[in-house]
Amino acid sequence: MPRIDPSTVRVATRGTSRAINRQIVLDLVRAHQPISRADLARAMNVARGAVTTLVNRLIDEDLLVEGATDSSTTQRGRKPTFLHVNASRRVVVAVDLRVSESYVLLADLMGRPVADVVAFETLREPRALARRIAKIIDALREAHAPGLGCEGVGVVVPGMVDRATSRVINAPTLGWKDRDIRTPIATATGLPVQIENSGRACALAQLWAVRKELPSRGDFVFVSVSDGLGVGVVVNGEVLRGRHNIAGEFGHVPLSIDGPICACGATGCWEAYVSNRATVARYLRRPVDHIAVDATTAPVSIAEVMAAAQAGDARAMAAVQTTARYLGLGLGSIVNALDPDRVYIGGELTLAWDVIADTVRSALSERVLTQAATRVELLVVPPQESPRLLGAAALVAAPAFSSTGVA
Amino acid sequence: MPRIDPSTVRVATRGTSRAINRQIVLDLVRAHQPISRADLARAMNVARGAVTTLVNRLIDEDLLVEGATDSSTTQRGRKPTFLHVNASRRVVVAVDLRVSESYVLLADLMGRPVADVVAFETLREPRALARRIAKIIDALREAHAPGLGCEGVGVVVPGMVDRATSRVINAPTLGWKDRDIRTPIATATGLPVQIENSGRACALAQLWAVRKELPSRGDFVFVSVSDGLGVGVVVNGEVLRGRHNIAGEFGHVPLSIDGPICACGATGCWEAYVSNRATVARYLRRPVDHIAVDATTAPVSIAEVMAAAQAGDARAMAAVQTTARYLGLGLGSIVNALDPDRVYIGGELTLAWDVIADTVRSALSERVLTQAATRVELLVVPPQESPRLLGAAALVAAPAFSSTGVA
DNA sequence: GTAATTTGTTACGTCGTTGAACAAATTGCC
DNA sequence: GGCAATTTGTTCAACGACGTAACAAATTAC
Repeated sequence: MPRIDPSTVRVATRGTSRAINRQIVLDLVRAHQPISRADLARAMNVARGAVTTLVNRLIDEDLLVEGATDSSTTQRGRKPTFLHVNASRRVVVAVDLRVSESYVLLADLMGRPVADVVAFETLREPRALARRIAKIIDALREAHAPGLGCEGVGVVVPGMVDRATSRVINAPTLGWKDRDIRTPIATATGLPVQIENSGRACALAQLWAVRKELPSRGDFVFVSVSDGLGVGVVVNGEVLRGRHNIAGEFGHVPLSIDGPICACGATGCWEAYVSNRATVARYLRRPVDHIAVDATTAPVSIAEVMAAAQAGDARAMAAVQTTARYLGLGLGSIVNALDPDRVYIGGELTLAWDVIADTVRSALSERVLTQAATRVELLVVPPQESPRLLGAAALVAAPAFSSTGVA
Repeated sequence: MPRIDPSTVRVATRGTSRAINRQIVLDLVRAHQPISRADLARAMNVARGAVTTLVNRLIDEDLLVEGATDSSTTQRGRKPTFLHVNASRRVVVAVDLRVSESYVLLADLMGRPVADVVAFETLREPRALARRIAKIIDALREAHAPGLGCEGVGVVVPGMVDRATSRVINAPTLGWKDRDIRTPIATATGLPVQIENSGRACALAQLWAVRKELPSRGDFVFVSVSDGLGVGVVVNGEVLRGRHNIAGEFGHVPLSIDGPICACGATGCWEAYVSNRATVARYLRRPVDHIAVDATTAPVSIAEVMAAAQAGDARAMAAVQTTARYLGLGLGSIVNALDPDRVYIGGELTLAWDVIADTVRSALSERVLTQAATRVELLVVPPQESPRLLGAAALVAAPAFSSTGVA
């Protein structure tokens, strides 16, 4: 009897090479489409014959499609046949659950929208919420994707999600503790449903995004500043999940353990200093608990404060700069802890990024240990790009492109 | 011309399966030796014939050796032939550089000591230090490993190390900034030299350690509390390095940005609350800067404070409990940020672990977000196991068992 | 002493990449 | 218009490596 658990060891079998290279082809086509078989062979440094076999099998599986031949190239010789991901064979649904208003997006398998975003009031009761979502999905599919299959529904929530059960463990801003929202949505829609924390989903979307410019190497972090503070960490090309799928909760790393009370119950969490609610409270010079959690139903919304700061209003500027400073200090903790290549920053705060960028970076420099690390790339993702919805779409679309268990 | 950099893509070639499985065999033998070919085949779920080929090739390469047949087993049938790592073909040297006293250990390729630890006074001048180390190494090799080759020298330092150049970027307790200590040691000894931060090296040693009991799955963190605070993070079976090889500096994540000044220049770093120096200062009721950096040349050493606390001395107990509480609060940040499976804790503080364990865990619970996460495993590594020296040894020994660039 | 059992080796089949040859398609040039 | 050059995509034999199964070796049970 073996003392070693065979399930923990993954050996290479006869089919492993094929599986690895199949995945690489799929990823390359997705990231660089349109692309020809010959280009793939060059990029992968394998014989063209191998690429032919791989590609034709993927075409048989309906994952890739051939497009037109390249008419633009000026070099002589036979024109290459372009390959594309077959993104329109199915659709995916992205749902962004937020405190007062939530959003639904219908997208193709590349995560590209196929219809406008639909907003609806967030219902706290899971069954009613699920019915509402299902109705919207049905209408969207009938209008914009009649007859097309649906890969599934990706839902992002501002809170922690248990990986094993997909239950929402704790979403303080929504008031949910240990709720199952997956089953209601799955039964109401009849579709597979993935639930994930919004920060991690945003990180996944960035990881998975098609970026022609960058080879997108290196570790990175996504910091989403909104009602709460969502953080997703990508290490070695994978989203960090941790033992209980709650890795990345930098929002509850303290700036000062003697600081203000946070929604999580602890004191001085970073989130308590930089959430939209904190910024609006600063602007209104009121205690935080007098401000609505989502900082929109308050007399002033976070968007208005950012606009005012942008326009030069001194009071708004002071509030925003204070938040910016705390944001930078907390980013320092992330940089010290993880030393990432780059940090993406999302949320309404980015609407006035040009007036706060210097404050953020100088606060960051105060706490970071080396000169090199202070020069970490800070990349802004504006709300218009709806990073959370893209993350929700990626939750469902990304697995559709990954063979089971390879790399 | 391909738009994709081929160097970033690693495809599977004809030899990839073999390379992967070769590495798995080597790792399994190292971790579970002695082990037979048949056991390997069962553990890996591959045919015995494949294992025969792999093992015999490794024996030809002198990496594995056959041992005796197992005479203990009671089952009937042919007795298995044991396989061992050929650990004695070469030796490795481990060096632990600390503030006042440093240590050298001669070990075999499994990281097992082959001679007693040699202590020497730390010299700050790199050349003199290198000469001193070289002399000790020569004596050790002549006495305990005559005629044997040496794989290299692993050096751990309490500070940040640049990966590309192996320069010590910043070791505040040693007073080193941007120093090259690798070249002097390499030229003085004529051996390959690896420099690494002590926290990361400790994590590597734990990752690489032979643990019959555990399959050692999951992510973990090593926290080494001494003059400073060294932290190493292991994610997905790899030590987290980050862009500049300075990932894991949780010691400089703040507990309170309004707290005491830290050696790094910032305020309220976790390290400033829990270093040995801070504990001794608390015991003596003196300002921290009146205490020697290494907390040994002071009127009272950290070991004495721990012993006094263990013995029931109220003043020592109070100081140690305060440190324990801060330790737990900081561990909370690590657990929130990374959600690891387990946390190893090293340093003199562990000498009184039984009296501080409850304090540490309850402080941890104050900040951690879920019940499940509060139950993270805390594993103590006592100073007698010299984790830093094992880490230094692993720096050189571990690469000797990894094929170039696989997994 | 023979049957049963386990280990380690060997031979053959299958899968997948390598490399080269070949057909197809297109441009440049006379 | 026609031929050479060039690039793309396919096909096929060769090689490497795992899977299966049969076999020899070694040991215990009965």
